[in-house]
Amino acid sequence: MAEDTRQRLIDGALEAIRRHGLAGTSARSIAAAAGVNQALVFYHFGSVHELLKVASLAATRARVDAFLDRLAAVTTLRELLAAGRELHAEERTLGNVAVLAQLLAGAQSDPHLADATRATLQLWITPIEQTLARLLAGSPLAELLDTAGLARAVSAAFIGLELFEGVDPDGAVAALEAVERITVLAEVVDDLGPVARRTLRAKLRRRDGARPP
Amino acid sequence: MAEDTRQRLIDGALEAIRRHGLAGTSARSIAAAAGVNQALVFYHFGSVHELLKVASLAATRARVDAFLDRLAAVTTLRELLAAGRELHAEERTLGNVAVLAQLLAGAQSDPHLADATRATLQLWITPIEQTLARLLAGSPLAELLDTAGLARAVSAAFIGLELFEGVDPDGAVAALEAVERITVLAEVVDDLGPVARRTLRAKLRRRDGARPP
DNA sequence: GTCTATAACGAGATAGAC
DNA sequence: GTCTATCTCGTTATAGAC
Repeated sequence: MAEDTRQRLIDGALEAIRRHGLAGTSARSIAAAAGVNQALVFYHFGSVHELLKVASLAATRARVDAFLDRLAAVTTLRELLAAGRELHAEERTLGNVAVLAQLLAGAQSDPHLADATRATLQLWITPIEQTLARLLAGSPLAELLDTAGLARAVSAAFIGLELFEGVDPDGAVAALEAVERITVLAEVVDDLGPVARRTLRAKLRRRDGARPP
Repeated sequence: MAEDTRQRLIDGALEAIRRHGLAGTSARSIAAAAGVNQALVFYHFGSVHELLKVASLAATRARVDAFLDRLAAVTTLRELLAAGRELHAEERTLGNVAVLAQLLAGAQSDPHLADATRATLQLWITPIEQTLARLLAGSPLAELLDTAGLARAVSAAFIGLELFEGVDPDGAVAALEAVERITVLAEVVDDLGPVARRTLRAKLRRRDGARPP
């Protein structure tokens, strides 16, 4: 079946990247993982490159969709980070962020792959940004933090951590713990009374005086 | 001259990674960038892999050394982040963190390269950790934040941002701005009076009750 | 749609002239 | 130490049988 083979090739491509990295991913290694003939990569997708783009978009779409419900249920920054940790734990076995990281690295010197990778990243960034905006609505933090930039920073940092874990698993765990502790800061500010809020606003005025927003 | 050729190959290797990414870096492309013969890669370093390891360690050592003075002059978290932004700006032209990011991606499926990359990363992590520890000494933040984990998180996030910039330069700038704003949070907590500190400690106790440190 | 066979090429690495 | 020439292998991609 044609559709079946297409799907097997997509799954095979992801499996190959997970196992051998982008460098070790070829039409042959993909076909081997998919259990089909190497020539079918070119029949169905035209090139290895094109298959990788399709596969990364498909895999990320599936993962993001599965994650949207959990994001919708989040009501605090701590819960958001807890969701992030769950995602991290799952990614350790599923490895789709690892695939994204490989493509991101490959995209640095390949404009075509860069377009596809930016689009794939955007699939994560959009819901994260919306969730941040929802959580921060009405909080004194809202006027301090920029949700668009923050969502991108969080996504980039997450990928960096995913790569870091590959070379130093223990260090990555410590890093993740450290990030979690930062959110306690946000909660402290968030929960403090009007005195603290005035202090925060004063700080912001001073800051914005030096460099307008 | 032998030493001269060695150095040219090291520089050529870095140049090749910057220009073509790790995937497009071969003995031939390195030799072309170095202006020497391809066979000399193997004569001087035994393999392309070995040359890459030597080159990344040498380049990072040079960059870290050049950065140590600036880190020593830092006295606040804001200044630390400002130093990070300067580093980021310089890296945009020099591209050594980009090289590190490429190696980190390649290391995911290559244990040998992983060892070298971990060692290279450690060159950044150690001084950052020491700087964080110095800045936070005596602050109420010290008991909240873990400098070892934080230094790793910062390093990983920095590399993630560097990769992100390759596919979305505007988004990366917004992300960096967003991170800077987070440090304002730290300053607020740092500067607040004893009332806020009590609140912070109470939060910590609640947190540590649920999950011991 | 799926296979085998093969063309065309670039890779790592080595032998041997100089 | 540095070069040319070459071996061997894996790669993308295509032609053509089935």
